[in-house]
Amino acid sequence: MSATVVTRFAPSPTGYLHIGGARTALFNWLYARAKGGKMLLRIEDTDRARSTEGAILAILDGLRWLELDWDEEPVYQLSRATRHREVAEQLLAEGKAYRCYASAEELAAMRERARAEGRSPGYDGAWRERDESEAPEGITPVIRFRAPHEGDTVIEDRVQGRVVFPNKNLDDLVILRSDGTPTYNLSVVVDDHDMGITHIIRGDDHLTNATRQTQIYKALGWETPIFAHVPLIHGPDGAKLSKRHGALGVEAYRSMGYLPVALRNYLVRLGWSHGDDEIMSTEDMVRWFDLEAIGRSAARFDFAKLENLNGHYLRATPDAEIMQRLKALVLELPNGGELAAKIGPEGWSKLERALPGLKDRAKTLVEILDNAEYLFAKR
RNA sequence: GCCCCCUUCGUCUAAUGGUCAGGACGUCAGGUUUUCAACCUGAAAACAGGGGUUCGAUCCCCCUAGGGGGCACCA
Repeated sequence: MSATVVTRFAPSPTGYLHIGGARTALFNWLYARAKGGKMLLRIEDTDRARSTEGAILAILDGLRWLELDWDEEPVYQLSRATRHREVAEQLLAEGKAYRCYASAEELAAMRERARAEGRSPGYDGAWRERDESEAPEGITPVIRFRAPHEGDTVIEDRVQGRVVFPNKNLDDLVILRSDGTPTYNLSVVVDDHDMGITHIIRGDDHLTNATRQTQIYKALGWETPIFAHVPLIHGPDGAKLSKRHGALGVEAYRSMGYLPVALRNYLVRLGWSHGDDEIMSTEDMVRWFDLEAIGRSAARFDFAKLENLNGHYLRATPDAEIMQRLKALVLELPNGGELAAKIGPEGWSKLERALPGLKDRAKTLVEILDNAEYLFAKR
């Protein structure tokens, strides 16, 4: 029996769907589709303070615009907190986790000391063996995972290859906070396991998390999924993508007049390639995509290439679809209402007639609109 | 500071223990076009540096440099 591939895209709703997240979603989607599997969606909303309803909507909206569909209902991580706590209690009962009564001040001092001694600024494991009868008054304990301190944790990553982490560099992480809520690394492991995820494809900023998660999987006696940590996207200057580069939400790209096909084609070629193929249909991508061909170095975001691709797809897209997209786009432009009024039904039909010529000249939908300005001019 | 990852034209990348190191975007020069765009043709443009291994290294190993990621009761 061949195991069905189940991937997942698991954004935290603390902002829009940014371009890196979009690529991660695309890779998960492609892999699932390529293997005839499923892609699930999980909203990691356990950070109550930063998660917003608006962000959830923006992310779902962004995925829909990119035409990346998911299977089944999205899972909201927050709703699974009880289950997460149960697993933490189970680990505690089995001696694979322990209560830690260290205060915030103690932890700060500990970090200070570790840094001074040139070690990783992690928890020193003081409560690992200490008896709870020594617990100080007035401290509600957290539950820490009893991580192995000897040997190595090895990740057999489909993109990064074999990555070895010495266990001595990994401390006993908190899995359940003093308020009884689970932390990220526990929730992720429990959810990925319960959701039957077979392949975890995500940004390589999670590579070290993969080691802690692997340790938790082992402690629980669960099979670890296959990991694939893809490099992050950088800005044109090689620095981490930030707002002044392209770390905009996908809706910003929509507003700039890019087509979803073009963005998908651009994104898939960032870090992944198939010989000399540059322009490829979604069917081609699904047919050709595979994890091993993903490169290991970060790629810089290049608007010029995106524009070129967009121009290509603009020319290849039927006029009717372009018209539809233009009409939708107008409404979300800064001066949208004004412009829509100015164009009017008459303007739209003029534009439609002029479209074949306009399409060839433009790189984006916005440019088509700009170049069509003369059609709407009041005499 | 400690741990992990990365390094081929400006950018995205391909390939190979022996190649003129290939393609795409961008750039430049022509062609076509009333103009612009599109399109066509051509050009410049890369193996980070240093040691090895080898008859021979861009490719294998080590070191250095540079870049990135991680080291929370964030995800």
